[in-house]
Amino acid sequence: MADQDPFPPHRLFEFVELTAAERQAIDRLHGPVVRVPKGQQLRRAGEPVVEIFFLIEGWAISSLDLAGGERQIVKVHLPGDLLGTPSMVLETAAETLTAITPIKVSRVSLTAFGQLFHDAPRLSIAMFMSAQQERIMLMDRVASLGRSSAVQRVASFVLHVYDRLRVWNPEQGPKLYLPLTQENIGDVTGLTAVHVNRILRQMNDDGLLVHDRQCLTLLDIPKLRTVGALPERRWCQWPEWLDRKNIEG
Amino acid sequence: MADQDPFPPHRLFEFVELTAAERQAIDRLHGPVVRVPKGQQLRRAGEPVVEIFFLIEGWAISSLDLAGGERQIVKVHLPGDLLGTPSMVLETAAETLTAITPIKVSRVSLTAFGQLFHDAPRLSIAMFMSAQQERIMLMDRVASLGRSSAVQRVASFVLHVYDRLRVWNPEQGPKLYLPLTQENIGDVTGLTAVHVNRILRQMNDDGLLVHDRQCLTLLDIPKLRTVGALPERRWCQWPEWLDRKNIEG
DNA sequence: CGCTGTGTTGACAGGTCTCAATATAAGTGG
DNA sequence: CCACTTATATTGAGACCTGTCAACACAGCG
Repeated sequence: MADQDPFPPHRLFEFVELTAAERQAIDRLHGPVVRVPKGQQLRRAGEPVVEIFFLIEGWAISSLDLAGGERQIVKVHLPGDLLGTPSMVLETAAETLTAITPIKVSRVSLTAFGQLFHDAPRLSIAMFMSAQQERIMLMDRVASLGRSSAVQRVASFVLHVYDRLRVWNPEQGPKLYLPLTQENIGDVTGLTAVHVNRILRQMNDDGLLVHDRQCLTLLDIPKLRTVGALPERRWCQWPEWLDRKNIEG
Repeated sequence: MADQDPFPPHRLFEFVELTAAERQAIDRLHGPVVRVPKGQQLRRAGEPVVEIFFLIEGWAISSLDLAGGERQIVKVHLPGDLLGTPSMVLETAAETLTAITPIKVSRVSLTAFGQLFHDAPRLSIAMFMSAQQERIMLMDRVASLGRSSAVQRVASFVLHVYDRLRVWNPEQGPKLYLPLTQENIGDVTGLTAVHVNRILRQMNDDGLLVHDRQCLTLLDIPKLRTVGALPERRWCQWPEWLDRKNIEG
């Protein structure tokens, strides 16, 4: 690797301005960097949970498999995400982790992760906040899947991705790289690939978006928000109810 | 109140065996106990987040409202639940909290909650673990809503409630109190009340369950699990990867 | 160059929704 | 305790959205 700092900003930075010591504590988490080819699984549902993964580069997904063989993608991961954390509370993993582009990850042992709570208490807060954020995003997905049409689901999903990209890249324009096949989008939105195709065409005709190859262009974001029917979430950075005590790291 | 300890076991107890000091720290959270009549909202989506709630008695729901007016219940709360925590990371609340039976709650200020991280670091871990557990349950809901039929959704939902009740009450039999209307069940499963009615009748005819008034009887739990198509989650209590360091409170 | 994955389109079937009406239960006030 | 109102449950007919199956086009990749 040519670059000296190959790690993208960790999601924890979103809530806490980290000190140098805390950044070091996080860096100590990382095991060796592993390259994983597109399509390969990092971990299968049902396997024991011995480690989690930090996504350095590329896109990955967390998915659940139903007994009937159907697949539901529960999260699309971007660089900076921790993969596999929800299953830490389970005896065997709930989600399958799959690379959908070639990716680079670092393995994080659970013991190293657990030590973080000891080494950097303030990071515990950040991890707690990050988990709550994930809950909000899942709640939005639940609402979208349970109570909206195919067009609405696709609209709210692409906005979800767009909003996540903008958190770390304020320059992010309406044109974005989205390495998901139509089948992937179906697995996210609970639709079949065939119907996703029709919906994308329809949204194209309506001037909402264009999805060509792996390039997605949001043509009319305000209209997409209206269609998606979910409010844009405004995350609070460092709530004052945590600040008062000025908890030490 | 006649009883001296009106509080049900807090969800945090599920992951950490709490010390006396930690129990005290939790008890200090509680503001005065408030009774809320059935149907009343504790907090509406869009309002600023100034407090959360500890559910002492009765049933409540967290729901999201879509722009079109549709409602999706994202969580059915039992006594011992903390209500409203996900929105702690937002400027304005995402979920509306509603009592579906007469309930008793205690108000918990965010500042008091934030202090918990300072007073009892080990509780931070428990709160983190609890949040991951919520993520798993939401992921299961996402999979159920996105990739399964009406019968499957109802099956996995009633099993979800059954499993939650059994955590604190191992004696819990297949007959349980479920104060949800068919419209409520529809708001949980993403179906209309009319269709829920038909599905419940069909499941009754198939010998799966009986739902009369507020009493739900699971007639064939193994068959319900097969139909629901989701695995039963086995929560780990106190993972050894946290135990090694023996983090002090 | 052929193979495989992905995208595209059509016809049809099926599950769920909508609308409507009625029955039953629950709650309220006299 | 009864009369009235409201909420909830139940049932039917029809429409609509999405799924299924099938075939084919196109692109990426060996």
